[in-house]
Amino acid sequence: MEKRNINPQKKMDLVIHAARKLFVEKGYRGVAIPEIVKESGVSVGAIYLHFGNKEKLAETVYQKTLQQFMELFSERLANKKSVQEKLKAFAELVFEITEEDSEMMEYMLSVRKEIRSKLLLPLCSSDAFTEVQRIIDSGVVLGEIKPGSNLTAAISYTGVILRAADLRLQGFLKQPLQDIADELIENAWSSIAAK
Amino acid sequence: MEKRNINPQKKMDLVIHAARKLFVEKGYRGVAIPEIVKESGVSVGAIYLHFGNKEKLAETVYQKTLQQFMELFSERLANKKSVQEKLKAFAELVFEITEEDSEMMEYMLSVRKEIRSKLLLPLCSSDAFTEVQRIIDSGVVLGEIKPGSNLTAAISYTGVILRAADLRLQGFLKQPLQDIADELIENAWSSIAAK
DNA sequence: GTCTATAGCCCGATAGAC
DNA sequence: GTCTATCGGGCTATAGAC
Repeated sequence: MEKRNINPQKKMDLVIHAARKLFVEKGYRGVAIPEIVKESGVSVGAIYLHFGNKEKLAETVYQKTLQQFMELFSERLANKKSVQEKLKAFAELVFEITEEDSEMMEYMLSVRKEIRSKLLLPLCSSDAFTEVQRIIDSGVVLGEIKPGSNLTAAISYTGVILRAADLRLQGFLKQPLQDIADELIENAWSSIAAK
Repeated sequence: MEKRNINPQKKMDLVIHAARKLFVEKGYRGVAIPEIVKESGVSVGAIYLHFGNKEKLAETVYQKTLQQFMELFSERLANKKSVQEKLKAFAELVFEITEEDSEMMEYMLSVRKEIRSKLLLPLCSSDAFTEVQRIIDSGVVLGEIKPGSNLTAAISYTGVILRAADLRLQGFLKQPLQDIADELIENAWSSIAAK
């Protein structure tokens, strides 16, 4: 595959996408650069010129993915008013990504500290999850969510939603998440709602 | 370290324990046999004689860990009568292991399909988790748990509990899980209880 | 800027002494 | 049964032509 004449940024996007796909399948250390070359059609030299080394490529994959999630989440939050609606928007986004871009969700759930880099924070301290925490904090103030540890509430709500996504991706759930989304979102809300 | 004269079974337990510790830290592919040799004090030759190859060692680590969890869970279930009590026993066991043998819980949460073996099922389809499913099924029949998809209920309850364990292990929760256990268990139950 | 070819390293698995 | 030494293979990263 000859990619000499296409936009360099597009080429690196191909590399990032190919790398993420392979990282999900085999883990960071299970993926060799020559495989990324084959999957992306971009040569070894070009990859090293732009990313420096394998670890920095992995960091870029991580940053880009979380950024993408955060953008999608922000869009959906824009027209939501109640706390319950905002949390529902989070859940629905997670379910949609799981069904429509399973590679992205699987990456977000499975990325772990295989890389000893400070730039690679765990998913739970990413912007998207501190945003969920903020929404819940406001819900407690407004009396929509029962008082107690706000962190516990965030754990409970996201726990229900993310475990559903995880089990779906592992093939344990045969139906699309949309089929049981209402029930899951109700359960997640019941776990934290004020009486 | 010279281990010539100790019980061979004890030696292999040392290997399994060392391997699990290292797998948690660096992932299956990130761990080299010489590292396991150094950590366990057992030689390369002895490891290959007993386990055959690295992949079979990893399978043994996996099987032994799930078996250990299942034994602990069965013990705790013995004297529990109500559905709510049985599920609470599951939650408390998860929290205790997280605090007292974090390596074991981290392994259970992080082990993934890095190894292409059919023997290594995902955690969610292990005996321990089908047991939780059975408990919930009986709770629905008894009217203690709200009707609907029983699988959804199992996802919800275990989701809350396992996410708490996960965030604790990632260092996101500064306090021991026991400090917020009551609240978490109440939230998990609220998500599935009949009204 | 982009490519191919390869240096240098480390790993899994085995051979063979004890 | 257990050890150490080593082989063959595959990896990351770089050198150098275009």
